[in-house]
Amino acid sequence: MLKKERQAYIIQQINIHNKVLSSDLCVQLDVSEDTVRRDLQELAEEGKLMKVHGGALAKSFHFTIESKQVYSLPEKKIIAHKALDLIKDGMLVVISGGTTMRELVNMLPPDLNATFVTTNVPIALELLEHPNAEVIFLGNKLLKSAQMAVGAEVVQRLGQIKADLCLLGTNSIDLHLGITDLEWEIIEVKKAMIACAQKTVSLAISEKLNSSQRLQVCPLDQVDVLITELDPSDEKLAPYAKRGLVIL
Amino acid sequence: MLKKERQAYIIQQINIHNKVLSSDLCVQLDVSEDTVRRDLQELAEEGKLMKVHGGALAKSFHFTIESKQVYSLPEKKIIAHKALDLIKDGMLVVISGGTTMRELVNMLPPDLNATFVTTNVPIALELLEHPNAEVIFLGNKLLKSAQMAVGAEVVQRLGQIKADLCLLGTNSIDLHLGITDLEWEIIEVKKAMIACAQKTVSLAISEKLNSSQRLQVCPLDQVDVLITELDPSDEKLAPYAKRGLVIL
DNA sequence: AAATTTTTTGCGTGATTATGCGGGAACGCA
DNA sequence: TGCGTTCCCGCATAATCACGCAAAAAATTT
Repeated sequence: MLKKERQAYIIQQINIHNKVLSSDLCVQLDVSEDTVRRDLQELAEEGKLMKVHGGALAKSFHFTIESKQVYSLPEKKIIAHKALDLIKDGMLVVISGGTTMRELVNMLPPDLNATFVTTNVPIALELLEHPNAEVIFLGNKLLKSAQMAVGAEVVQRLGQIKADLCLLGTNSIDLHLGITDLEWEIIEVKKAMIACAQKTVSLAISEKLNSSQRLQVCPLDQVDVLITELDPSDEKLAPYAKRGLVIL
Repeated sequence: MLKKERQAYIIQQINIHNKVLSSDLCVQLDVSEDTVRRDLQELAEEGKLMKVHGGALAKSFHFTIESKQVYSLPEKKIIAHKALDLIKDGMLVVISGGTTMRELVNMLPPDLNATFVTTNVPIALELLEHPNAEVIFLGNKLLKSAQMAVGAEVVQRLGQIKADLCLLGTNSIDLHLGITDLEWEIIEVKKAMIACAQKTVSLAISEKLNSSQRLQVCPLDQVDVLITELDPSDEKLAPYAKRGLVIL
């Protein structure tokens, strides 16, 4: 087997699997590890792949996301924009946290006249910038990790509210497990938010579809609307539509 | 599974869920906790995430408030620094708003173990950055101009609290009129804050000495400590000392 | 075709890296 | 305060890498 052939094979494998292991290659190609390593090194110098300890990765395997800017901001803008249509003058809207929500709040039309209820500190601050929105913060003990108020007090006061809309930033949504999250205290609050609203909207970037975490917030049938950055006709969303959710 | 793959997976999870637990990751990735911890440490050093006890958080999750140009910042730093000595481990501290308070919260020693009660949104957000402080936000309707919660609900709940210390950002303080302010709803809350604390501390830059506004928060004899950027022996402060206030 | 040069390859050795484990310190929660 | 978890440190192990060298293969020249 010629050197060029070997390297072509390696590239091919990279294209198929996005990665190769030196140990695999030296078996498949029946050459020593050194040879494989030398090949990988050459290909890396030619910029055709990215060499790492133990093998190589496709060059597209770049995950250098600048952490300063919000992850997937364009997607989140799309989602936020779709959600705007649901908010009408005079509504009482319960709103959770997350960067998608911040985008949404940012885009609220200045002449909108609605009341927002939240337990999330950054969202509250953002809402305060809006000229007309009335903001109600249900406070209590604040949870550091989520920058939001949690606890029985909050749940109880949510119970006294009759909201038109619940906008739920969603960490994980799954066909079988519904919406799930990580921390018990957050779950409690989100449950209460859903319970007090006539209509529940889940906002999630498509990456979060079909993923789950430890604790269930609510089953899928308690969610009325699902908003992602995808086109509503996208096949990834079909199973959710079949379960009766309105897809935007 | 290659190391880089693992790290990419971790980054992806962080971006999707805003947080990861070491314990979850080591199951999902089928490696030891040490390996996960080492990965997290590396990624943290590269600034791609923020490591915390038990896992990691997305870096963008921490919203530091845009630090606008603060008026008279050096003076406010001096004041804040003096006030630090009053806060001791285990205390329950009621704290109002304002840029001086923001400075104060910023300077809190990281190992301080105290509970803070506030109704002011930016202060709450700043307090959340502190590693040990417990933060209680008394929420209700938010007043846009002051970015704080106001109303009967807040006043009532303040009444249920027995605080050790009340730190009061002060707009105007005068020998005869005591502390005064502009808006009725703010007055209400400040009154309640003073009433619930054993000891009231007024923080004011010297500019605000001997000035007054329309509505009285409290007479001077309800204030225990006055902190300005001036030397305690400064003659401008002598009349206040004579009225029984402790000057710092 | 033989000789020579160049390239490629495999191997040995020692360095480097990655990972898991044990024990003690530190932390966080009740 | 105690208890369980998480963290940190050093070490052992194994995999991977890097370098030099010499044999083999291929290419080139004579």
